[in-house]
Amino acid sequence: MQKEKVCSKKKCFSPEVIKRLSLYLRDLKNLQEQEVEVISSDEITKMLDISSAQFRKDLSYFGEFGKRGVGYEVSFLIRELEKILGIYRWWDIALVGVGRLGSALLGFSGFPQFKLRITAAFDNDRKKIGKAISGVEVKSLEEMPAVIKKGGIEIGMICVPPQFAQSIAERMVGAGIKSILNFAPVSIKLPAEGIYIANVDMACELQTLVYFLNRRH
Amino acid sequence: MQKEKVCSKKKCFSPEVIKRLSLYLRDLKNLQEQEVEVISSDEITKMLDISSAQFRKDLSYFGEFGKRGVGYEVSFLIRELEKILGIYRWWDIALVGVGRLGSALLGFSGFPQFKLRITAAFDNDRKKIGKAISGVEVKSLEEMPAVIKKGGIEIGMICVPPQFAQSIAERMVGAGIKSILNFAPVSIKLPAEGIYIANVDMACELQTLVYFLNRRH
DNA sequence: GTTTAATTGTTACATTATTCACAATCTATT
DNA sequence: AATAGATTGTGAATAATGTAACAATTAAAC
Ligand SMILES: NC(=O)c1ccc[n+]([C@@H]2O[C@H](COP(=O)([O-])OP(=O)(O)OC[C@H]3O[C@@H](n4cnc5c(N)ncnc54)[C@H](O)[C@@H]3O)[C@@H](O)[C@H]2O)c1
Ligand SMILES: NC(=O)c1ccc[n+]([C@@H]2O[C@H](COP(=O)([O-])OP(=O)(O)OC[C@H]3O[C@@H](n4cnc5c(N)ncnc54)[C@H](O)[C@@H]3O)[C@@H](O)[C@H]2O)c1
Repeated sequence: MQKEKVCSKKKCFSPEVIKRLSLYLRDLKNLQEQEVEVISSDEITKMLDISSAQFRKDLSYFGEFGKRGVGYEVSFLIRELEKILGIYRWWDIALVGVGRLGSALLGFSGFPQFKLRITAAFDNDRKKIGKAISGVEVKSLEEMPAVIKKGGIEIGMICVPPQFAQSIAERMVGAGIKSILNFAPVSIKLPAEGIYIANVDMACELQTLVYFLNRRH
Repeated sequence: MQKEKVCSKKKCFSPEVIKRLSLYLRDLKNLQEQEVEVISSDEITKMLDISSAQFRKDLSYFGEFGKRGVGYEVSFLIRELEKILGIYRWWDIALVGVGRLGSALLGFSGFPQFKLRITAAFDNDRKKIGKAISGVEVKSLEEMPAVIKKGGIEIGMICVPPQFAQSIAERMVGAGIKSILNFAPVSIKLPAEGIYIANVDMACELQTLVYFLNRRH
């Protein structure tokens, strides 16, 4: 993800704020399932590793959502966060690389809750093209531009081996994709201005754990 | 990951430094494959979205690894980073939840490069127990404590549905696990002091992309 | 209706992280 | 061996981020 500041009606803030907001939303939804109706900033941040002041400040960039002396009404705050984050309509995703990880993501049940859905999947393996995985038909790369344009798809997911990731990113952007979640462990050069790219590198995450394990002694 | 500062011989720094070091290492290895022998801080950081000063400062917490006027010898820097990050021996991982994501991770080829390997996998589904996935035999949860203790495994990966994640985390720690990479989209309360936990929440990553997509207009 | 206890929203402050800027050092060239 | 050009390593300056503290507000108790 790029690091530039971001501005709302109220002030400028870092993209980290958005990541935390979506964590709050996730936990609020879990609370709602447990039929919690009102929660204080103190209680909700106990679960996360975040201070209650941080929580209140994050929200303050967008408005006032709590009641002093009382706390936050869970269902109201969920609705407001959904508005802030843009969860008022479905966001379609195009996935490239229907291998082990790509297939897992196609079957991931955590997306719909946030109005995210993978509606198109592409691969260059003839054996996979035409098959449906979790209800999504795998198409050839040649069909990608048309499908992305027709569906107005703006989000792409890269699940191809690292050596192909850069070229797939470029083809995605060429087809109209505006933001990319990349799972291949390589740095991708943004092929155009105004394209957002976020990377998930699992080995790097583990590396950090290893470092801390290692220095305990 | 916890946010506490960390100290080396030289100074204190944030855990973010470690995450960046492992990104540098990843890209250095790619450069090595392309037979690049020497690289400057300017060049290597062009690929990543990081300033060259940041790169040099990150390294400076651990020593001097470059040659002024010249740059960094790729193979030497790789070896030094590996030492810093603890990649001098194999780190074994125990995975719980051999479903779609768990199976993908078992087959992930990006781990060995960093001396990470999943050596044990557990599930509570009778149909899965006994089968081997990517060469790792799936065992029952009951066997977990013994296997983790016998193998001296210190890293755990949680790939079970969210509602079971907390209890699996507790059982892992009970069995001797010291750090956890959690893929379930829930906040896990650390069951003991000195346990490191890192979370990968893919929906949250996408959420951030959606926010930025949404506010372009 | 006043008091009390709770909890927000926000300003001021403290801490942390990043960038700047340049002396130090290296290599190649003349 | 002196000079020029490149690039590191790092303390100081700047910017960003997080925390603390408290006035403002609410609801419930009396
Ligand atoms: N498996 C995991 O758990 C895991 C974890 C983290 C990261 N990753 C990364 O995700 C990517 C995919 O990993 P995987 O384990 O699913 O690999 P995989 O080999 O199982 O799947 C890769 C898929 O991409 C397809 N493909 C290859 N080149 C292509 C191209 N040019 N265009 C379109 N499709 C193409 C292949 O046909 C295959 O279906 C890799 O970059 C890997 O490093 C995987
Ligand atoms: N599929 C994905 O791409 C994806 C992406 C991000 C996060 N996740 C998260 O990863 C986790 C697993 O997702 P999945 O799609 O692989 O689900 P899945 O249903 O395919 O697999 C879950 C596995 O966990 C096992 N399991 C369930 N309860 C267990 C228990 N108490 N002890 C041991 N094993 C147990 C099941 O038998 C199954 O094999 C979920 O929390 C999910 O939200 C998945």
